[in-house]
Amino acid sequence: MPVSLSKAFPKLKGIVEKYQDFWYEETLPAKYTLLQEGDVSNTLYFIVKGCIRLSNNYNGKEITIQFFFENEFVSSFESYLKNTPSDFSIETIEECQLLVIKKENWKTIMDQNPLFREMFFDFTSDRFINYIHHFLSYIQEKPEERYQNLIKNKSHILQRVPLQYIASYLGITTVSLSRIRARKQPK
Amino acid sequence: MPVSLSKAFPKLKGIVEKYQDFWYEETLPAKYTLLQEGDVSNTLYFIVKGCIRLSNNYNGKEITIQFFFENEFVSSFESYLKNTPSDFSIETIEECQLLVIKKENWKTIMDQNPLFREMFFDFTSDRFINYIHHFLSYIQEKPEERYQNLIKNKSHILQRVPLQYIASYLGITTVSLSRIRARKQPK
DNA sequence: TATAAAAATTAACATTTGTTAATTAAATTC
DNA sequence: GAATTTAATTAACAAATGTTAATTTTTATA
Repeated sequence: MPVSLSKAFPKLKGIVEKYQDFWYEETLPAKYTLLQEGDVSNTLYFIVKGCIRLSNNYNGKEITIQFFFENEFVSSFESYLKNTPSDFSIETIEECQLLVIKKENWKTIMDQNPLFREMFFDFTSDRFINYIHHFLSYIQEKPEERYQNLIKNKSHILQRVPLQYIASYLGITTVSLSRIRARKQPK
Repeated sequence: MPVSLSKAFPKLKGIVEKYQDFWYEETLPAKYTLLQEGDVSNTLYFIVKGCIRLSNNYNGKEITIQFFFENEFVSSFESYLKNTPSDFSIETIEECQLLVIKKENWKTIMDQNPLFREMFFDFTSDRFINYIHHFLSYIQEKPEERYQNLIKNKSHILQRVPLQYIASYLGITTVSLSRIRARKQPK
């Protein structure tokens, strides 16, 4: 049991302990693909340490949709919940220490444990709301404003994530991001 | 009980009949605001007849996020579920015939009726997946491609919805939409 | 540590959208 | 049905991003 878990996520800690055999730990190197776009997801990850991105490839262009950090669940949810081919790939950015659970075991816990059900529902609805806000920022703001807001509100992303992923997250090219950075931080 | 409901949504029909007192019907004119951005949503609508849009206002710019038609539930879900001020307004486009249920009654049914719970969960996850795809189209495609795809895949929207709303749905100005239309459908 | 590979920046030009304003078309209402 | 309002289109110019390519910087690794 990772030490950090008990501090960060006491609820989950209890559940992992109770259903010990259902969970396992995994340490994976940077740039490791956890799920390939097009495959059906049957694994749910919880990040103990590290940083992960969820991306989509369209005509050879890879776009990062979301970043995940410590104490977050990661999965391609629509694929995980509906058994459909995933629209997204999931890849580690840094070396990651993960708690892993397979879908069958997850289902068992979901059926048996109202606390976990509640926690998971909270988590997915937060994720949904996250999506909504990210989406709104896309349609409300210009790339440059999105970058400024990233600095203001999500500087942890800027500190840990390579600029190429940030550019695609902002919906622009690395070239354009460089220009914005040069423009707004003179000297 | 609206006649069309039994055909289109037999599941819901049973539930509406069983919990008759919880639901009421409403007929509202075009351009009627069902929910004002900033207010907390406590109403869930089901469209029997008509067409509704969900929008967001940012610095005076109104952006349409989604359209809803017959046999769909409509609400500002994050507000409805979390009791937070809504990021969106909800407004009729045409005259609408609606089935309405207030949150307290909705909660009662959710608690008592697994069938409704399942139906509602299916509905919200479909809505989530919808969002994801709409979002992906935003970051993958140019406005012009989005318009072409709208013609190809969602022509019912084009037929029923004024172009100003479609422009904002595509993330562009009406001027730009006019240009695209002039460009791609010569003569 | 030197070498190679990958990432980030800069430059020049093309393309597209935004903006403002004028014009035409369509819908509303008195 | 005439008058008024709203919606859609067109035009001209400004502004921002995309594209391609070259250059510099950083990171990885032999």
